[in-house]
Amino acid sequence: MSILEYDDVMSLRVALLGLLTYAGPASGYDLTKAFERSINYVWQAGHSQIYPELAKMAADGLITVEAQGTRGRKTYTITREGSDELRRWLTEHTPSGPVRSERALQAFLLPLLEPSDALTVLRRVEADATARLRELEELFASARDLGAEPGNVGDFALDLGIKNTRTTVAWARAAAETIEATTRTAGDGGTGAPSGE
Amino acid sequence: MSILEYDDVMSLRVALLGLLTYAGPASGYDLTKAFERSINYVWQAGHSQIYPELAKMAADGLITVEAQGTRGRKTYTITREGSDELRRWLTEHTPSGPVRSERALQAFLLPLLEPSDALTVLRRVEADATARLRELEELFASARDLGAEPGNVGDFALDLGIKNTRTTVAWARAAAETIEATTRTAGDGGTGAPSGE
DNA sequence: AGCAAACATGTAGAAGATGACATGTCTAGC
DNA sequence: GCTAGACATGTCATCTTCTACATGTTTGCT
Repeated sequence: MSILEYDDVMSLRVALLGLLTYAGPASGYDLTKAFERSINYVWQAGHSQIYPELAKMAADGLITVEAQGTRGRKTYTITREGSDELRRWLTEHTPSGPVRSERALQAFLLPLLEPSDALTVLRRVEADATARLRELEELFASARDLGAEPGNVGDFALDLGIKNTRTTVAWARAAAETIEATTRTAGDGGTGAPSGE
Repeated sequence: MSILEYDDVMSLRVALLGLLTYAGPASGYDLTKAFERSINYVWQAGHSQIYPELAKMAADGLITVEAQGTRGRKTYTITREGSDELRRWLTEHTPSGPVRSERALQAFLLPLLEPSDALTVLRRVEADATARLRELEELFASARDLGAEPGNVGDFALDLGIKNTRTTVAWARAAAETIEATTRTAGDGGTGAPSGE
């Protein structure tokens, strides 16, 4: 009765509730580290955002401070209310949130460049995505090596990340081919507006 | 000198410079409409964000007010400096910006749900992505019908959007199969933490 | 003449995110 | 005994974005 409206964002809240569910009681410090290691591919937050949010969540009854350890350490535990909230978000919230992608913005504006410049950009995109793909596939392989079975937290996200990165590589190649074809036919092509006049 | 540092974000600036390059001189009102129609799939901004940004860009010399029309209309034109800035961003800036995706966050936390709930979520994801795919493919088809050749502003982004959406559909199907397989083998599976205790 | 709809531009306040600043504790090694 | 590094928590200023408020003009229809 109060927190039950999440037409608004609250993704950070959900991410923290998820980590607390998966990894058990943890401090703000632990959660910050966990963010860096795991959820970082999907959502980013620094400690300066996490600490205040934890305080608010505690005030809202979604988590409680179970223990105060040494060095001022506060160990948070998820409450029943917090679990319900997380479950509700996962099952009922349709992710509609703004899809803001610098990559896609660059893709959008690519035809404004001269073909040769556009090709340079696309080659860099392809190289970056290929490197990232290797990175993600290593993560995937090391998870399998440790004998973990698929279905752990992060596994589906990792799969999604790998598939999306492969798509980016394929896109960059196709776009480069299109531009090369255009150049061959038109001799010039491209609007070239922002290039040297 | 001075504006040449874009380690910071400035994606909105770039988007506006791109639209001014592509569509020629335009007012804040025009640009707001153009955002809704075209770039919206890639970056969102309302007039309350666009007007102040245009004022700052004019102050920075990236654009100028060419004409003051009726109804207080201001028509902005991109300057040489603005063109250079756009070109520099497109060719030199590596999109590293935060990749925050609610969809991926949901994917990340999916294993926390009971298998049956997870399957419900995945079916909804698949349905949403399929609908969106149809939408994008219609956009693509209508662009072709109008006799436009590939290589216009937005075309590469549209292709990227279509490919990414197809990937999402494929991912949702694969994830659902994984969960179904787990359920069959384990009888229970899933940590089910946030479900009814 | 009156009115609605589109044209057109702004401001204000709240929320989220980022990077820098600030402070202090405990442990392991020298 | 000292000191570096990990542990641990917080605040603050700034920026971006979002929703809502606020204002006024021109056109076209009735």
